[in-house]
Amino acid sequence: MTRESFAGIRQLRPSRKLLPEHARGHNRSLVLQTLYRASGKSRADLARDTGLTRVTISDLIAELMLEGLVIELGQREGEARPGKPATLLDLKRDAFQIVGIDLSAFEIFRGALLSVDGEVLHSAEIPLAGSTGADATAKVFALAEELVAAATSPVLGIGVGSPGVVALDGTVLGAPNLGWRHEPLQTALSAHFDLPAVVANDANAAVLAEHSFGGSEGDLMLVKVGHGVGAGLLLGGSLLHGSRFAAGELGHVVVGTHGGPLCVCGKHGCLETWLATPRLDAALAEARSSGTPTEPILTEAGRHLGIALAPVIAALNLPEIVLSGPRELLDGALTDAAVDTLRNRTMAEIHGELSVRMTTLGEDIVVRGAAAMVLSKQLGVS
Amino acid sequence: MTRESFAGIRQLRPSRKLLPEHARGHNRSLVLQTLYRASGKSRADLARDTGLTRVTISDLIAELMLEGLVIELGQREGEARPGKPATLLDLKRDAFQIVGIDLSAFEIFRGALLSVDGEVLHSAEIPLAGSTGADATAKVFALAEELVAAATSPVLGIGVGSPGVVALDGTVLGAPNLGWRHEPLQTALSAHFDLPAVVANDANAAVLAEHSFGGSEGDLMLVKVGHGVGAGLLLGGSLLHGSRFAAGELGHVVVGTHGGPLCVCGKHGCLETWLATPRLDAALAEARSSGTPTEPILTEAGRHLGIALAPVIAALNLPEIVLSGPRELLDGALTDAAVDTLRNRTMAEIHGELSVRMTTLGEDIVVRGAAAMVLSKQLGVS
DNA sequence: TTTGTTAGTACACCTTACGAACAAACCCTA
DNA sequence: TAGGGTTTGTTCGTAAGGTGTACTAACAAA
Repeated sequence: MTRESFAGIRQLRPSRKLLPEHARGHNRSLVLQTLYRASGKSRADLARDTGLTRVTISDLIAELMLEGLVIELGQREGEARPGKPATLLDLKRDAFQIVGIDLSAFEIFRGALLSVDGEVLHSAEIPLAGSTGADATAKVFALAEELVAAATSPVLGIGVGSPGVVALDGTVLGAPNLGWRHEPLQTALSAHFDLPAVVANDANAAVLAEHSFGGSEGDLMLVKVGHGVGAGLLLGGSLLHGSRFAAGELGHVVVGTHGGPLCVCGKHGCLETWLATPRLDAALAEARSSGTPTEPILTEAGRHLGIALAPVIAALNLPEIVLSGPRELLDGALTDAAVDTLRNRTMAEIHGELSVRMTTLGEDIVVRGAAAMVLSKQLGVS
Repeated sequence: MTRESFAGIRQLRPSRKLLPEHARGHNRSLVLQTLYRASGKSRADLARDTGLTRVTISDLIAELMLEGLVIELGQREGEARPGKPATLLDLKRDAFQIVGIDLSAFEIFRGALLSVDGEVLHSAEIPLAGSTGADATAKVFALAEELVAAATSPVLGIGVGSPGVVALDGTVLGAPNLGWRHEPLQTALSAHFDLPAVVANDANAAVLAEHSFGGSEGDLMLVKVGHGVGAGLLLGGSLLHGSRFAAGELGHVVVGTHGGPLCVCGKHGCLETWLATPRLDAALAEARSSGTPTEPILTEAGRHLGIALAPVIAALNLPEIVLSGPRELLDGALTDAAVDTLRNRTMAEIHGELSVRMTTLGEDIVVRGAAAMVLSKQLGVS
């Protein structure tokens, strides 16, 4: 159990010099962010919101208008106030569109063209048909090609949520289902389309979507249940990657002490054996055919989820858990049992303020998260 | 389970304006940090290490020398090299001393005067004698007074590691054993001594000590076993506080599904019931008096620790766990069982690179962590 | 018409970091 | 011993970023 035993990539120490131009970029993003969240603000409003002076705001806005990112909407109307009427501003929200791609669905790659606000403008998908390795990569490029071609405005960038372990530079270090090992997807996409690209883990993309478009605060865990089980963690507003970029890989944690079903990984009682959709569907089908009630199966699954999450929630003091996956499986007895289990296994100070719920973003959560990654990288907006 | 159900303090959104002077402060800390880790560097060396120019480094060094924080050691000798000989620099390590205080021990407050390098120069302690509330606060002040008086150089600040939940501003929101509720210790200490003060949770202080003085990297969990069980989490080099500053409160997570011993909190099978030292000591004493072997008790404790930690380690992709507490209890069968359990309950990709060990800092870990907090706050050094 | 308020801009100034150029101090070589 | 090369650290001037002050523009209320 030494740390040299794994030939992974070491994260770089981020502490570097800070120049005035970095401050400028930060303040620029601050202005964009403020406008992104609430349009129809004046320069003076922005000054009050950001703490920068009106002069600086004017300077930044002039720069952003020159780049075509911000437009003037005209003068504020309605309320009669003394003083010079304010000139309202907004992001030019149709200046760009974003390509978002989800590689985490079963046997299909899904993609969408999205607005800057994260609305899906156009969807596309391509069946995987068992492709792995270079074939799978080719399908990603084909899907991206179609979506880039469908854009009616310049494309701000291409975001991808991929299963497996993804490094900070967008290299898929390992994705067994797709047969990828050390696949430099982000670099390749960026070079091929001559566009900015971001590749990240699917659950990480999903948690960003929930934060950006689902109204969640900055401390949040998103548990994604599908063919496997994974999670994305947002702590203090920023993604947790983990020392080897494998944070959130909860599927193969053993739950309970009774043994449990055999998992593909060779262990017994992994969280996936209780929660992954193929297992759950099979158990439910069998119950239905034999006439036994189905609810205990969902309750048991939820209970195991709760057992696995309790130490994580306590250790991180997490206020919010969001579930993503088939609503008919997750939303109901399963969630109820998870909540109940969490209540029984954590202090009141922890579970008292805990919110556990389904995502409201549905199946688009990963493509929208991919778009959020592009927004964050290109504009500093989230 | 709504988030409004707890009348806690809400963390502020950190996104604020960034001014050139903030950049200056960052670069200043960068220089201090570089010198702190390796003395005997020249201005040109620092320029190479930080990426700043020699001009900027000279400017920053001049400022730091004016403040008495940095001194010139004279010219580099030894190796014969071409060029003008370098003037070596160092932190003036005896310019300041630091007061560190540990409120987490049983029935005693421990404190120390420390050097900038984190060495204990002088120790002091004061028995708690059952004091709580204002009496306990007074004992903290008395201990601080003694240590400040013992200083032979100006005191850089006072650091305190306190049990319980501590807000970012150093207010102890709740510490049952000391009878504190919303105790503004940091503000009070700072005002009374006219010195900078930092108050944080004891386990958080400990994890910072392990990082600063124990040689750990920036991803680390420190589990502190004493009268209770708590943890400090360092993720990506920065402390995790949690949405209500209760991160690391692992003691009252239920472990196992068999019920287990009754805990003071009313639940059965909390981690503390397996691991806290009073329980362990009692169980061991009983085993010894009845002639039964003691090792199974330690093994069982370690197993429960492993069960509780497995989901956390997997979710965070943590590479390192450090244990702090009585070595005779933790170091041996207990740790071995924990490691074994973790190996059986997580993927090889997770536990393969995991290191689990005792701290090397012993009983001084919290006071040294408190000193590290002062260093970090006042000099930006860690 | 006067007064007071708000929005946005012009201008001078401060801070910060940089690049160019240079002197000092050392090595090595002819 | 003289000179070329190298490294260190400083001086000088410049560019970028942000602020404070003072100004104009535009409005409401009296």
